[in-house]
Formats: sequence, C-alpha cells, structure tokens
Amino acid sequence: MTPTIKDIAKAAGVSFTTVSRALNGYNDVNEETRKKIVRIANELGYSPNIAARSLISKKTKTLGLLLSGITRSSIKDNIAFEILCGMNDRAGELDYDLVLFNTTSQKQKMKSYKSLCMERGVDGVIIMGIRLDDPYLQEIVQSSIPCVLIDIPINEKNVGSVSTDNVSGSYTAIEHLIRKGHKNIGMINGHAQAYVSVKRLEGYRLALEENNLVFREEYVADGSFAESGGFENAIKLLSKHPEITAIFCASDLMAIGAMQGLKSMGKTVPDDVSIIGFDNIGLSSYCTPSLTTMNQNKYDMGYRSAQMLIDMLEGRHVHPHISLHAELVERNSVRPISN
Amino acid sequence: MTPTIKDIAKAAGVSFTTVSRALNGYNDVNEETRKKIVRIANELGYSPNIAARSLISKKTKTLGLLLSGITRSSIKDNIAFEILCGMNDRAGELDYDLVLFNTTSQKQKMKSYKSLCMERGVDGVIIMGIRLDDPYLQEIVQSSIPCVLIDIPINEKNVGSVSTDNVSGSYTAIEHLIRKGHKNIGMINGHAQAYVSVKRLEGYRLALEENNLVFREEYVADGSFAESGGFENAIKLLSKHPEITAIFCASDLMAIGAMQGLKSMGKTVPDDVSIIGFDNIGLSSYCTPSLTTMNQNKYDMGYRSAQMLIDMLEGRHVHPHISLHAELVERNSVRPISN
DNA sequence: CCCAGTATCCGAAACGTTTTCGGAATCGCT
DNA sequence: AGCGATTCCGAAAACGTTTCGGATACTGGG
Repeated sequence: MTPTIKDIAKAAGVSFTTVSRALNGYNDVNEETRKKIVRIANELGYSPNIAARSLISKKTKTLGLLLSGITRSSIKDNIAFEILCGMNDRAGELDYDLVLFNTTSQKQKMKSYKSLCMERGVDGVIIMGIRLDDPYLQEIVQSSIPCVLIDIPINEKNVGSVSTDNVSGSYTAIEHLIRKGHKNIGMINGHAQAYVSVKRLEGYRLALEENNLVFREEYVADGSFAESGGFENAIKLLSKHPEITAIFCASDLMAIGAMQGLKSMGKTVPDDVSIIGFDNIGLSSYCTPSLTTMNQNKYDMGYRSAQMLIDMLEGRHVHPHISLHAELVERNSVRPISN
Repeated sequence: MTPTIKDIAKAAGVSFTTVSRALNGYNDVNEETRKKIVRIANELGYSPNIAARSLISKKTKTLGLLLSGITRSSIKDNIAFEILCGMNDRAGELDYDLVLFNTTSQKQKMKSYKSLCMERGVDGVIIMGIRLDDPYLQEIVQSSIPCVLIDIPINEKNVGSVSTDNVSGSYTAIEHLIRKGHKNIGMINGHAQAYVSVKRLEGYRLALEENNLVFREEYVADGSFAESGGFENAIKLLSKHPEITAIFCASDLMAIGAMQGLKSMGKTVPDDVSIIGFDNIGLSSYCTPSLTTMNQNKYDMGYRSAQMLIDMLEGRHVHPHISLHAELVERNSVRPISN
C-alpha cells in the first residue's frame, strides 16, 4: 500500500497533524522535526493523496478541456493539437494538469457540460471548437465555473476569451490581393455559426469597401471549414462568376480543397486564379503551389488561454479578451495581375 | 454551493445512506423512494463529488498520458495527436477521462513519473514517445502502476504494449522497391534508442537478404526522425554512394526532408531516386511528388491502447502485446527502374 | 517565583462519499 | 399465533488530508 501521512507520523513519533504541517511548510514546527519528517517521507516514497486533499480544499489543480472538434476529421488541420500543446506547456509550468473531456461520445448527450465539470472537479475549463448555436454554450457560460473560450468573445463574469484578430487578419489578406491588382475577389467562408466566420467576413467586406470595390453577396459561399467544401465552392464560384481572379478562404484546408477544385476544372493556381488562406497549417507550405495565407499563432493561443484561466482561478486581475495578431505569409498561390 | 448527498436526503426525508444506494442502483431500496430520490437529485442539479468517491473507492476513472514528445517540434507530424484522438475516443466510450502529464517542464526533472502518477491518482498510464534509454522507463515499468507502452514491448507484470508490426512493415516497403527493380537501397533510420528503429532496420535487412541482396552498413544513416535529418542524410548518402537508386526512410517527415535534400543537389524524385516513407502522415499525400509510404494506423493504436489499459484495470484478461499491420500505400515517389 | 509570551505540538472535526452491519417492518406459511 | 425469510432503511466507520482551537513546555522579565 502506498504510505500515508499517518505512516510517516508513526515512523517519526509525532502526530499526523504535525506531519501535514511540516510537509506544507507551516512555521510552527521545529526545524529538527521537519527535517526528520521530510527525510522519512522521502524514504517511504510518500506522495500526497490528491483526492483527500481536494476533498477539503475544493481545488483540484486541474483544468478541463472541452474540445468539440477533436475527432478524426480534425486530424489533417491539427490546429487543435497546436493549441493544446501551448495550453499543456503553460499549464504544466504553473503546476496544473489538463484533463480532456470528449464531448463526442454519447454520454455527453445526456450530461450537461456543467455537471461534467463539477463531477470531474476541475477548477476551470477551456472550450474550443464549439458552435455559437450549441445549446451548451449558454449553459456553461452562465454557470459559475470559470472558463475561457477560444475564438468566442463573450462578456460574462468569469469567462474570458482568446482569439486572433480575425477582421484585421482577413482585411490584410484582402488588401494583399487588391495590392496585387485583383478586383473580383471571392470568398469561401466557414459557416454562420462560427464567430470567426462572421468576423472574417466583416474584414473581407471592410477591405473591399475601403478600396472602393463593391461587396457582392454572390461572391461568398460557405464551405463549412471542410476540404470538400472548398473544392465544391471553388468550382461553383468560378462557374457562375468566371470574372473572379482571386479567392480568399477562411481556412487553409478549404483553400487546399479549392485549389484541387480549380485544378479539376482545368484552371491553374495562381496563373488563372489566386488563392489565399487563413491559419497557416503545416500542410500549406508543402502543397503545390504552396499556399499564401494568414498565420494564426495557434501555440500562443493555447499558451495564453491557459495563462488567463489560471490567472482567473488564482484571483489575479485579467483582461478578459485577448486578441492575437495575424500576419501575412507570402508563398506561391497568389500572383499579381495587370489590368 | 453545489448540493451533496445529504441535501438530497434532507429533501427526500431519508438517510443519506439510502440516497447513496438509490443513486448507485442497489436493489435494496424501494422503487418508489428511488424515483423520488432521483427526481430530487435532478431538481437540485446534483452531481457526485468525485474526490470523495475516489477517496474511498481508490479508483479515479482517469488514465494518465505521458507523452515525452509533445512539443512544438512534434506538430508537423501529428502522429501523437492521431493516437491521442483514438485514445480519447475509446476512453470516453468506456467512461474514463484522460489527463495529460507534460514531462517537458522542469518540474518533472525533480519528480519521478511514478510519484507523479500516484499523486494524480490515475488508475493507469499510457506512455508514448519515450526513448529506450530514458531512466524513467525502468522506474515506471517496475512500479505497480498498470501501464501500456506505445511502440515498446516489455515483458513485465502489469505492462502491455501496442505498436505496428515494424519488421513486417519495413520488409514490405523494401520488397516493394525490389519488385520495382531497385537493388541499391539506402535507409535513413531514426535513432538507436527507438525500438521502432531497431525493428525497421531488422525488416530492411531481412528483406535484402531474402532477396539475395547484400546488406551494407554504410547504406544506412540515422536521421533522428527529423526533417533536417532526412535532408542531410539523403545528401550524404547519395554523395558517397551515387549508385543508390532508392531510399527507405523510417518516417515520412524524414522522407520529405530527404526529397528536399535530393532536390537541393539537383536530383529529382522519383526519376533519379525513389523514396519510400513510413507512417503515412497527413503531409505525405500533399507534397510533391506525393509520398509512397507504409501506413500506420495511428488512430487505432490509440484506441487499442486505451482499450487494453482499461481491460487491465478492470481485471479482464488481455494479450499484452498488440501488433498492428502496416500496409503499403502507393503514390508517386517511387518508380520502377529497368536494369 | 510568577506571569506573559513564544515555540512547538496535538486532538478533533470536517470534507462527501461508499460500504458493512444490523434493526425494524412486512410477508408467507404452518 | 408463531416463526423464518425478505425487504427496506439507518448508524457508523472508513478513506487521507487540512485546519481550528487549544495544550504543553520553555523563555525571559519583573
């Protein structure tokens, strides 16, 4: 059996109360006895029972991670993984552990996020990949559990958010295309239930209008962030509107799909039509042509979100909404056109 | 405050013992009272305190995940992520949660894996990405904590393993090259402290010898699973041994590096030299030329490892070593040669 | 020599469950 | 009516820790 505080007490000839205090660095225990206790604890290979501890302290030093999008389909664009790496690193540095809640299994259909968190006893939770219309979003946000949302800014007590500046990001993407001489610019967006999509659309529209180009409803299509969505919508867009010379895709995966779609209809990128993506996933520098895109600092998003949540938990003041800058990375899927 | 079993008892007019039994499905409680109790529990939004429960039951229903390789560098080849997805799915189905231990932070330098696991109170642990010479490998394996290792078969009580059949995998890779007419086949391996590397080398050698080709020490180099390692060693190999017409790389990432290396020295793949990889990562179908490789069923590795660990924990009999089949996926990085 | 103050320690309660043991009530049967 | 079996429920212990409120012994000043 693994040794407890009582075993140490017995071996040291003191009460187990004293052992507890000695190990926790209280000052009302003699330096001699403390050393003795610590020595014995090491000899016995003692490590505190976290269940007992958190039963009384009400803290578990664990962060919950709710990722709705962690499924086989999210493997190609491993954005979730990069974010997770950042989160894991920061949490580890601050001595917290991460527990994964998988919301895909059917058990979650029955159980609310909130009771899931309470049961697991996590101190706080980070949520990513959730849709705006997810019924649980409201629930979790209004519960008293501290949480930070990736990519959904919500003003509520105990909830923070981190995302990239999507409107400025897509603004610079479009501006880049315009500088290269493009005038008829299509967009393949995600879907209306993603906050990033509405923001990226906003930036697209803004950039157009500020450059005296007209925004056309029919130039934008929803590809639901899927490679196949990019494929199909690129074809649709260019069939209906052959005057389009450039497409801005709200994700790299859709951009890659779009490139394939264009290829399938005999058009070449970037000679016939330019493509610019968003995310800068690993694939984008390896596909042909390599993809010009807006880089999102995914690792940092994770890192900062863990930091923010822990700050909230430990009572430090936080600015509840962090917005990271997205910068252009130029590759070979955009070419200038003369007009 | 979140309601406890006692609050329910008070509201239902029974003892809290009865509440506990009612909620846990014991048969010695009247069906009427049970319904009443369940109703009240729902009304109050009760969910059991897991710390208290696991304090007495000694089980936490959580699996620890020790991944030594989860760092920024492992983002490109997101093998770890795919495995994690499979693990997470199966664990979720069986009502276990996953907690991530990050062994990169310095706190682990002080603390042994074993005490880390004990402290966290995980029931068992899955370990991946660990090197054979990691001093903690022995420690964890000899501790009484049930664990399953990814890619390291060890015969010890309470430890299982899952990996792909690496010798057969690399055997078929080499055989494929031989069938295509290649005779001088180089290999870029990982490093000696990876079990998979010794096995893949074994398969390479075996395939050569069984086809009456001689195994040459100087035809194999270690690229330590890095893209840069593939780049440099491909150049080295072909500079010293220009007769080589095909290279087998022990990972796709190295294969991609090798392709770039060859390109940098003016050789083209597959016309001048054929490349075959191992892993079938997401990138490999998008690079140019697309990579012929041996597919590892990464998702399944995770899925099966979670399954095995939970089987062990729940006292079911398991076959301690699972070996998954690797199949060839043909793309465009190898071409037949006539001789 | 006494008293206040300090250093060091201990006992007991508390956290929210599960589980064991036993008691009371009810039932069926003779 | 008597008796064993069955059904339902409660009291209490246990899990390993933290923390509160003292208790003891020693110190030095008066």
